[in-house]
Amino acid sequence: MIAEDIFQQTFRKIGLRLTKQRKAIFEYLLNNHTHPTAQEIFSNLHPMYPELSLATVYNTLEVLVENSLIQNLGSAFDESVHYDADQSPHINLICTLCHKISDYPTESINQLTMQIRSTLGFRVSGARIVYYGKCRTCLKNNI
Amino acid sequence: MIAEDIFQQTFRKIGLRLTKQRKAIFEYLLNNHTHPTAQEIFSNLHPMYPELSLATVYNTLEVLVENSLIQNLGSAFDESVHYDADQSPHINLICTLCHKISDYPTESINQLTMQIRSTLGFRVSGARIVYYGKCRTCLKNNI
DNA sequence: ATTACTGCAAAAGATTTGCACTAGG
DNA sequence: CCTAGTGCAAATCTTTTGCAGTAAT
Repeated sequence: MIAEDIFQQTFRKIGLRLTKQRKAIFEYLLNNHTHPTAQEIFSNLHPMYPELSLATVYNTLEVLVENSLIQNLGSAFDESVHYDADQSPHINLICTLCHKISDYPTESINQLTMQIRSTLGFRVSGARIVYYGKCRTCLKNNI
Repeated sequence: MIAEDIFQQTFRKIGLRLTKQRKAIFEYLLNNHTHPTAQEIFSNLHPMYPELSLATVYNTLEVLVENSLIQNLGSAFDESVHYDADQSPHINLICTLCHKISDYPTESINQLTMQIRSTLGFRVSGARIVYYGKCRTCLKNNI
């Protein structure tokens, strides 16, 4: 299968074995842009992979981050670390009424990132930019 | 004392009793821009206030955040939540090597905020902007 | 065949909680 | 006084770790 080859190549390139678990976790992050925590990933995959353990989820996430295949978004609002396969810095908008998280890609961030790099000599490896407030839909519906 | 009155007023306004502990913790955050964790605050205040407990530090920080007197900055990739009394919008730069958090105030944020407001119709009530990577000092020292 | 990876269960840390006691208003 | 706030210790929750067994190459 072609899809298998892509995973194989990606993992082989960085000297990692392609296990069912790693494939499942990485695939999950590629297909879901919900910024899940380790626990959420585990809960979602467990029905399909009953043999998967939470410790493996943590191990795998660490390995994927180390090899820059995914991003660690840190824990901004709850006490858990969130992960994302989307590597480009983008804005998360959290609506405090409907609790939906939406993404907002914009050029401004690249400018800001470059500014930080050049002005401060800080080597940026990631960013979490979260705005919270009330989304257009909730405002319109006067919730 | 005048200074006492300011604390009294601030706390009374939001219906909180001014205890020695709360005053000490809030004062500590106002005077130190080191973005400390609960543990760090406790360790620093304990010699002067031997009766202070870690649980009270956690309680107090929660109360102060709820009443918007301080900010919860999330973790600095070191498994602990950091706090800051600086309420003005600014960027936090977290070094993943030394775990220090530094501030970077810039006009760009106001532009970004306005852009989100006008383009998306999102009514912004707050923001947390965190960049992480390697700081100049750690890069220089080749840690 | 090797040995990197996994699952499990126990450990380690950070934070929260229940409750009797204390002190601020 | 009255009750919000505190200290303590136990509980909880997230993440890490040690080790024997399993599976990828």
